[in-house]
Order: sequence, then C-alpha cells, then structure tokens
Amino acid sequence: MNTDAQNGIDYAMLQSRLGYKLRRAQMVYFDVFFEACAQEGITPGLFSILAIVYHNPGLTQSAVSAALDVDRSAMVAAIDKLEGMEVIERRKSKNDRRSYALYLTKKGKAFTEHLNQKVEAGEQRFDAFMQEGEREWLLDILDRIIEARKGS
Amino acid sequence: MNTDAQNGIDYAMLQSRLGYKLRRAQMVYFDVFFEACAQEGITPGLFSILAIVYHNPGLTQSAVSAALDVDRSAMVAAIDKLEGMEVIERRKSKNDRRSYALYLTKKGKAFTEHLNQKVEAGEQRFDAFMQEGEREWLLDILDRIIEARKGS
DNA sequence: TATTGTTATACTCTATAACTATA
DNA sequence: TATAGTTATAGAGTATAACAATA
Repeated sequence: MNTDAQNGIDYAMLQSRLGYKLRRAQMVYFDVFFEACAQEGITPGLFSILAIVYHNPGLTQSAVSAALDVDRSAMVAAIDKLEGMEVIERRKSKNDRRSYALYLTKKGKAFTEHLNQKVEAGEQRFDAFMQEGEREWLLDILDRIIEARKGS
Repeated sequence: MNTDAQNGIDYAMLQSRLGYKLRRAQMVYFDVFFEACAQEGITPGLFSILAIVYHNPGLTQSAVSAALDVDRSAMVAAIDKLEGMEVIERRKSKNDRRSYALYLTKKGKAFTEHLNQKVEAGEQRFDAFMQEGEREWLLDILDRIIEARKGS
C-alpha cells in the first residue's frame, strides 16, 4: 500500500499525506501545461501574464505582478519578452505618466486563445480516469480547500 | 464566478483549469508543511529525505536522490546539513567502498516522528471542510491521476 | 512622501560536467 | 568501462534595495 512498486522504496510517511498527493497530482497537470507552453515557445509564468491581461486589458505592470503574487521587478524582463514576441504591448498611461497600460495585440489574443485550447485539450486526457460528475466534485472540494486558507 | 472578489481581477482562463486549482490547493497544504518544517529548523526537501531514510534505512545517497527525483549532486549539501543536525549519519558501506549507507540517528528518528505528527496535525485542520468519506475519495482520485501519467 | 518602472544584486534550487576512488 | 560521492559552475526563478520620473 505504502510501497512504490517501481523501485521497492517505502514512501509511507509521504504517501499518506494529502499534501504530498496533491503535489504529485499537480505535477502531472503541470507537465501538460509546461509542455503545451514549451511547444509555443513560452513558459507557464508568461502564459499566466497573458491570461490575466487577456481578461483584464489596461492593467499596469504592478497590478499584474500583484495579481500573480510576484515582485514588480520580475515583470520587466517578462513583459520585455512578451513585447518581443509581439503578443503584448505597453501603452503610455494617460492619467499616470509613470505607468504603462498593458494590452494584448491581435496576434497576442489569438496566441493566448490557441494556447488555452491546447492546455485544455491536454488536461482532458485525464478526464478518462474520472467517473461521471467526479471532475465537478473535485473542483468543488479544491475550492473549499483554497477558501479554507483565507480563514486562517 | 471567475472573478476574485479580493482584487476585482478576472482570473477566468486560470480559474477554470483543473491544473491551476490543484496548484492553488497544493500551495495551501504546502504552506502548512513549510511552516511546520520551518519551526523545526528544516526545509520540506530535507524532511523528504528524512522520511525516505526513516522507512528505508541503509539506502545510498544516489538511491535517495533517485527516489526523490533530484540530482545526486544536490544530496551532498543536504546530507551535510542533516549530519550537522545529528539526525542522519553516513556509514561506510561494507560491500561497496565508494558509497555510504544512510541511517537516522536515535535523535533523527524521534525528530522525524515529531515532525510527521506536526504536519499531520496541521493538515487535519482542512478535514473540517470535507464531508464524511470525501478525504478517502480525494486520495483515491489523486492516485488515479498520478497513475494516469505513467501510461503516457 | 509615496509609487511606477527599472537596474543591479543576491539567494535558492537545480542541473551539468568533470574529477577521484572505487568497482 | 561504469558508478558513488564530490566539487565547481551555470542557469532559472525570485526577492531586496536603490534610483529617476512622476504623483
């Protein structure tokens, strides 16, 4: 039960842990995500930026970094790269001349939608291992766990 | 639904993704794990080593690195640190003089058990957000996802 | 004074390559 | 020749601190 059949090593103290299994399962999905991104010459972190700007055009760099919980300084190289790929653009803000408003280019919108569909298709592979309704149940219980943190 | 009430930013393309929710939920549990480890002056990575050696005394450094899927070279500093804490010890292997056999010290066993209980207690906080039997079902579905990768 | 974007810097984690001593 | 442990090194990823322009 607690033994991994592949190498005969006993993972007992890790296997029984829900956090450990969540991590392993998340890694399975991350591999799909990473691979889909890699095929399009991007990283998961950069896709996250595109996804945020796609649904929230006009955000500043700082707002995006806050939304993704990374430091402002990390955004500079990231936006530079996305701008180099011509999928995002910095527009000088009118109200506040210190900041840029971020927008996806036409190419960027199509790129983001294409990548999103690709990841979605990749994830669907695992639906075969779930019974009817289990996916919704899983999403629901994960939501409860995520919400549970907030009341800490 | 797809909007985070906290900052008014629309995470739609990420929120709908099962992989993203798995990551968020995993981070909730990881915070508990990390905090419990930090209070004992250790890291999650080092605890994983202790957990493996606890259940598999006598493994070589290379075997542990393979079990945890990290490079051999990363083990050196890690075992150095655990040895410095007097929770693990390298014993010269008799059969193969190139390698060490790893064992927990008496202190190391107690330390590992204590830490394990601490993490377990921390995780139990989230059981309140699950119905009867849901935890077992969740472990089961996560196992199916983890196993699904192998047949890729 | 505070904030935006930026740069320089450092720190962690991990991977690669090369070395030594064994096998 | 291949493997175990080691070392040096380099690459991500991310955080901190400081600066100029602007608020």
